[in-house]
Amino acid sequence: MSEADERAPRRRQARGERRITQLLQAAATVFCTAGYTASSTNAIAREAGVSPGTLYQFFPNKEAIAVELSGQLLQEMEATYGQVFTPENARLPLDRLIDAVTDPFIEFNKSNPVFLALIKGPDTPGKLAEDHDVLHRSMVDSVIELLAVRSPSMSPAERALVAQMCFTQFKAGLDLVVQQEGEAREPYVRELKSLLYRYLAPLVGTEAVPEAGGGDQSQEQQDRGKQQAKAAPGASLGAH
Amino acid sequence: MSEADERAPRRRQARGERRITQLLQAAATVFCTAGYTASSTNAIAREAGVSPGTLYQFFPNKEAIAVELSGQLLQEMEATYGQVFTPENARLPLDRLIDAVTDPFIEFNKSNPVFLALIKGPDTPGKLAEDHDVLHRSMVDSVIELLAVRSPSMSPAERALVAQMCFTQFKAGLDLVVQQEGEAREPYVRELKSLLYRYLAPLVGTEAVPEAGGGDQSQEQQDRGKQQAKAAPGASLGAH
Amino acid sequence: MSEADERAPRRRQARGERRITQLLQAAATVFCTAGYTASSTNAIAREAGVSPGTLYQFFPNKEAIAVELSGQLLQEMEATYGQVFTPENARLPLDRLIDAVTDPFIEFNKSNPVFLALIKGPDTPGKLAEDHDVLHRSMVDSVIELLAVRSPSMSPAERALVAQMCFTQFKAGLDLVVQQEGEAREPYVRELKSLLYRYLAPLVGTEAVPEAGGGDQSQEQQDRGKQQAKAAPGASLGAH
Amino acid sequence: MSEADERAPRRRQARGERRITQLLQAAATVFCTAGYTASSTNAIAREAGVSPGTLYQFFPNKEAIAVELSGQLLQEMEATYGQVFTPENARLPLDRLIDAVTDPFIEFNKSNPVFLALIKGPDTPGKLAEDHDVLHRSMVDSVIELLAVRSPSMSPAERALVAQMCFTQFKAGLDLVVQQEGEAREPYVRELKSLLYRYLAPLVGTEAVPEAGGGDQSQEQQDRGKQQAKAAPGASLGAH
DNA sequence: TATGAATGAGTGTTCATTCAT
DNA sequence: TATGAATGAACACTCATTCAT
Repeated sequence: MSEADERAPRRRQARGERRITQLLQAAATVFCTAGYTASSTNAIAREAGVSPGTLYQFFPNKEAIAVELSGQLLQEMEATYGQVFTPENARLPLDRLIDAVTDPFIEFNKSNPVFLALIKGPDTPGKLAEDHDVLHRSMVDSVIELLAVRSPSMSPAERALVAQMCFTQFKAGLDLVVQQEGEAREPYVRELKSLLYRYLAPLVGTEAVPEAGGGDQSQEQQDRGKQQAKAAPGASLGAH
Repeated sequence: MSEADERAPRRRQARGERRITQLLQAAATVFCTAGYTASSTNAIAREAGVSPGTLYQFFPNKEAIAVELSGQLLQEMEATYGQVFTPENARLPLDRLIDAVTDPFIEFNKSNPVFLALIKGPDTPGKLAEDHDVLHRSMVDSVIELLAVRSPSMSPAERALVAQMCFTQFKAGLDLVVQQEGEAREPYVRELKSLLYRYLAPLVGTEAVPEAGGGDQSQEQQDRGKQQAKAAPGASLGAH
Repeated sequence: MSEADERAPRRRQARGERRITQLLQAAATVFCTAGYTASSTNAIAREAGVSPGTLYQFFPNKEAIAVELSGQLLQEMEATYGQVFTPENARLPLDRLIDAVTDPFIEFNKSNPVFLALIKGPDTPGKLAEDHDVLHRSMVDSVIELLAVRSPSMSPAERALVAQMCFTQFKAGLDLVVQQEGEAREPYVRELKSLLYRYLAPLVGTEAVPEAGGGDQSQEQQDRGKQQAKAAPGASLGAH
Repeated sequence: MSEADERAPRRRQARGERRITQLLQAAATVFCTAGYTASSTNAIAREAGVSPGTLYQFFPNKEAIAVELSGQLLQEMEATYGQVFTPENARLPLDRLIDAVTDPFIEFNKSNPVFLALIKGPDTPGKLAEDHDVLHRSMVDSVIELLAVRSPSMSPAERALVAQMCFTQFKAGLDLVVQQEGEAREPYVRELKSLLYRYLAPLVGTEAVPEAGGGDQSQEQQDRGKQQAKAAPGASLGAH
């Protein structure tokens, strides 16, 4: 009896998880086809082959679906490509760092185009706090950590600023990339990486950063300072 | 008699044009509040204080409103800030060129925040061709012309690529800027300009470009070539 | 002065008549294209190149347009084909009588296809009293007169019944005819005439009817009675 | 368990089918009151006492309602009066054939006046293909089959022509009949039957047609040929 | 748990008609 | 006389969400 009591709920939970997966896949399809704002819960339920009522047993509204989908996507991405925002990556030469971070997202977006739809969020302003901001915030935070590892001397405020810029530009660039068809995408990818490289070079240096062991940290800082000066002399011109 | 025949119709049009202005203002408000996709024609009419039928006497649908509004905004911006994409601006030092182009848009967007909503367009994928593409395309084209003046040696394909990147990044950056409140915006503006500067420096040089007058045009080209090489050595690193 | 007083109104009336003609032509076009029920006054005004307000200065509503159009059409048809429902025609041999009455309408409908739309009326039941019934009633009355001339012995009630049947069937047959394209119409016309012929033959006789001069009217009646018996022996079978 | 799985969905359908019946009845009422073209889906929903959304869960649009209603009506008619277009009926004496076919329709239309509204269809020209054409075409086809049984020597083209004429005339006659009130209808019914009788007599003969069993079919054909010649000598007069 | 029926305010759009000019 | 702007209820149809089963 007690066994049955335990098993039944588990079965139900298992079924529930399957339903949720089903619904999230359907939501991904619909979001991609129609855009987030224009997607309807009825359409998602239909796509999932379940009734509207069933959908509302797992999600209280459309936003919750987007939030959950974002979480699942992020999780899936990590499972597929391993941790992207690792300290090891943070210390790579800049070009390799950019590859290490952007390639997985670009690749991932090819098989899960809903990823872009979610990080872009709805065109409705103000309403974005609840919803796709989960994804947004977590990714910006990851970039901030990356910066903290690579450039510990940078102020938290500047880190936040730079991280937001990076993520925003990557998002916009990815959007531009996926608007291209087939082979036309590659030049856009390269251009996006160039942009990030040139933007970051004077801020975080171009060369690999050795792990901050015992001593001599100041020297590393100095080195990187030089790199920066060399890498982008334009950065010393006024505001630029 | 013939005078009256001519005057009478104009009076009607005057009232009509007043309504159109009213409706466009209402549309601007609604687009900003709700986003383009979620804005309804009925909401616009309500905001304008007219009946739905009245709206449809002047605009056949929502897209037409967006198109007209885009046109009016561009016109208004030009009236306020003058032509922005001029050959003279194209030949300025890069930092001043960027100021000359971005400042009016940023400034203008402060009093007309619908501008951003329009260039962002609906979040519906694929459907963007008809309406806000007017704005989009015209601005990208303007950037292409700017590049053509400043860097005639650049291939058309590259010009298109770079112009799209610039516009896309500016759009995204502006979005980021307006998400900030009050004084917090300024650092974002500066960062956006830095980004554009560093991105463009190796492509179009940082210094003023003399007008291609009588002699020695090839020499000027050479000079800029040198600038570029000096400005961003990182550009020679692999794909970056 | 008194001249001016007289001329001005006349000019206005002349203009008015022109406007009315213009509007009626437009209405004819629209009725034919969209059907009566689906035709809108705005569409008629647009087709006529005038404003909705102008239309309502001449017609209080859509029905009034249909009524007036019916009148004009009837008038025009008479002007074109002469009086169709004449006592002379009534006395022709039946086949020639049918030709004399139906051919003008069929011909006329080729150049004025709105004719059919009007005699068919809207598919809305009950509302037809005011509107196209003018045309309908006047035509049924004409058929009744024809019968009265040709078969004075027929009771008024029977005349009414037969006239209505004739007109109804002609209307329906004409509808069938115009649904055919080009040369396919001719067989339908012939079939329609056959139908009318066979229907009427036992009722009004097939041969010419001499004018009812002084004497011998009863003889004529007898003759026609014989014709009928010969023409359609089936008519004596029960209800048929 | 599997039983419950099967029963549950059926219960839902039961409620749904009740609603469908309700909606179709409401549609019948509205079509009769307002005519097909002027009937609105909202009005049907209102008449059925449900919300517009409910209607659209069962029917995608107005036409679908008409189609379904047509189907139900034909089915109901068959359930009430049995098959009407049977080979047995086709071989009856003409007067009894006409009774056998027309009486059920006339009778049925008394309790289901929407039947006429549906076979009349919208007054919009050209647009009639989709919806009520189901009814129209199926009935014309039935008449064609009747003719095929009764007069196998008739060419397919002629059968089609005659069937269309019969159906058209019956439709128009029925319309005329229902415009009359109470007892006034009977004479119109008789007149309509006379008309059909006289029209068809020379084409399909007036007498019963024995089934084409073993021998001597050609003789039967001959007999009917004679009947025809005798029945309507007018048929040999020119076009008539 | 899952269904699918139900809702009712919402969408974009049209209409016959009126009214100020 | 004629305009064209204005109306507001109506249209066909959709939506996120709820509820009885």
